[in-house]
Amino acid sequence: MTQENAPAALTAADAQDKHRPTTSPTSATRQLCHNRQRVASVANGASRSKRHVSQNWETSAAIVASSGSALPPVPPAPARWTVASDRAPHRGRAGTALDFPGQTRNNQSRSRRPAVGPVATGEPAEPEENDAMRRMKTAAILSQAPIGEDVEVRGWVRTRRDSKQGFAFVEFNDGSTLANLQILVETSLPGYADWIHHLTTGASIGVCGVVQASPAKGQSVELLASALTLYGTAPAEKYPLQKKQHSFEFLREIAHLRPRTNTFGAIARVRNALSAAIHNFFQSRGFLYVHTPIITTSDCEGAGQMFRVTTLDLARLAQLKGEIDWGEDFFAKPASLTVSGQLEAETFACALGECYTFGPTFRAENSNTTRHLAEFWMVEPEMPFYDLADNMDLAETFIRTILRDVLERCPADMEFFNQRIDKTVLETLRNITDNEFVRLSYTEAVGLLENSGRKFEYPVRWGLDLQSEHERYLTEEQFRRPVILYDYPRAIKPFYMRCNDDGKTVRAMDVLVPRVGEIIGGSQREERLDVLVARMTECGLNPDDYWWYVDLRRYGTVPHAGFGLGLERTLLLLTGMINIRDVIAYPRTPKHAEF
RNA sequence: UCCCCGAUAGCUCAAUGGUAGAGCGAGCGGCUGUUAACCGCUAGGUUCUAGGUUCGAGUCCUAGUCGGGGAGCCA
Repeated sequence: MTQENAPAALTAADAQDKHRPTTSPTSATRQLCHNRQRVASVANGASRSKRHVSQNWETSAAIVASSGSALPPVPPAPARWTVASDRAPHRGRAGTALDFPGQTRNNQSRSRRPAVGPVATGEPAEPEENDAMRRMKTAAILSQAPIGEDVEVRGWVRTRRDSKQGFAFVEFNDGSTLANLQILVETSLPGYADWIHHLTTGASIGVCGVVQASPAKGQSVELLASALTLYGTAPAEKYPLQKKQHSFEFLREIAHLRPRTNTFGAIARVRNALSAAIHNFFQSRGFLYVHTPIITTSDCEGAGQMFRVTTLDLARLAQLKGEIDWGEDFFAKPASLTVSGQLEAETFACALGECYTFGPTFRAENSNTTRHLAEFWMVEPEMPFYDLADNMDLAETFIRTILRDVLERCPADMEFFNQRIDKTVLETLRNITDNEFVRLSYTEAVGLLENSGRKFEYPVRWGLDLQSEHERYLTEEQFRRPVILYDYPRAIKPFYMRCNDDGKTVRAMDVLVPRVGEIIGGSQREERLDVLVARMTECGLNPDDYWWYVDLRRYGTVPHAGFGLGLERTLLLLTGMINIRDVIAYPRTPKHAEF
């Protein structure tokens, strides 16, 4: 925004008049107009209602285009109806199919790229003389409020409210922020009556116009449209998303459309911010980002179902009798999708220092809960010369830092979650970022639970793993904040965890948080060769199968530690969402891999 | 995988074994610098599937499918 364009003293009414486009029929018909109707019809197929759309668009395009071509060239006017048809005359540079009035040089090439369909002419148009329009996202418009500036936005209609006062209000969203941009569409735009009813929930549009102060409550600025392009319609009688709240169960069935809702847009932005915060945390501390393999022939936990990866013909194998010859398979031995990158990450940590992995992980367990996915994302840092205390320190700092970063970066989305999803989520998160975690040994926790006077459904006894109800009691009732439990019985933990001198426990640690439960699992690793080999045998594993992992203890072994953080569980904590299937784009769970 | 609950209009849900209903959404009209708008009218149903009981089943019984909650496995 510039001082010349928008004097601070200008009233809302003044601004509106000053920037109101020329709307007389004469000037309107002078606009060179292009029809994007083919874009719409390509995207929509050929149902009855869609044909209806096409007819209207062709009609309005034909009228305006013929008028425009019959008149002598005029300077670009503020109001122009941009539609493009492959049948419409393309005259001069303004006739280029995707020409928008007033594009800046900076984003010219990008703006002229067709979104869909065959309408591009390949003839890039030169920017016009008084080209002042620039492409902007809603987030920038709302935060910068560039009053008086000509801008262009592209996105989707959320709702429309018609007024008989000569305009309609279009709620517009381009995903850049939770808030919608209110667009004022005046009935004086060419062909208004023919196309306004196509601006329904879900329709994709581009709008050029001037940013102006809004005279009504609800928004500080709005966009007064001077030109509008319809990319694709979304017939209201068919489009599944309505101008109302939908249940998460229903939205899960249309997961390809749910990013268009407030909740799932906010989740996507928070997930993005969380991922960035995770990388920032490690990168700023000198951790190395390591890409560990997705396909593996080792079983990290020595337990748990894995997804088999094979190129063998399963249909043929099913008819054959006898043993499967794995030598015939792609890797010449059984291979699976990884359940953890930890073992591979250890090899890098024991060479290059602190490192971390961040990628998808797969578990073929038949889990049907709100906290389990068959495919999920996990962050696994691994640090040489760290003991369990160092590990717990890092995990605590890590969680508090990434939560704080997301709170800072996504205030609007987080406020939305607090208002509409879980009214306690902000309080819970601040409680986590502002307070130290409780640290409790497993033995202490068992004693505490035994003496709580509380009746649990499952027994509490040293040597048994803690149940969900026990963990929830600790985090939600006893301490009301995250709890790190450590030094678990060795019998209930995997082979790679370092054995304590008591002979009964291992240097494991779980970070438990209210409502979600275990969000981090980690340990100090067993770095002593003889102890590790003995433990593998004890767990029923053949050390020869892990020869490369055991080699780390043969050559220059070091004490080291690490942990794994479930990304989706962190998102549950962050957003207040209940079901883990709603914080990942396309959840994979037993019997479900649609999309 | 186990336990419990559910499936009725596009969505969310009502409906003693006896003619299928509402709100929201949609269409049409009215009103309005509107904003979860408001007011009126209209359309919209193989009551998840397959059997069974009954004069009669959305309702009762059996099996299956799908969804939700809890548990286990774990991140």
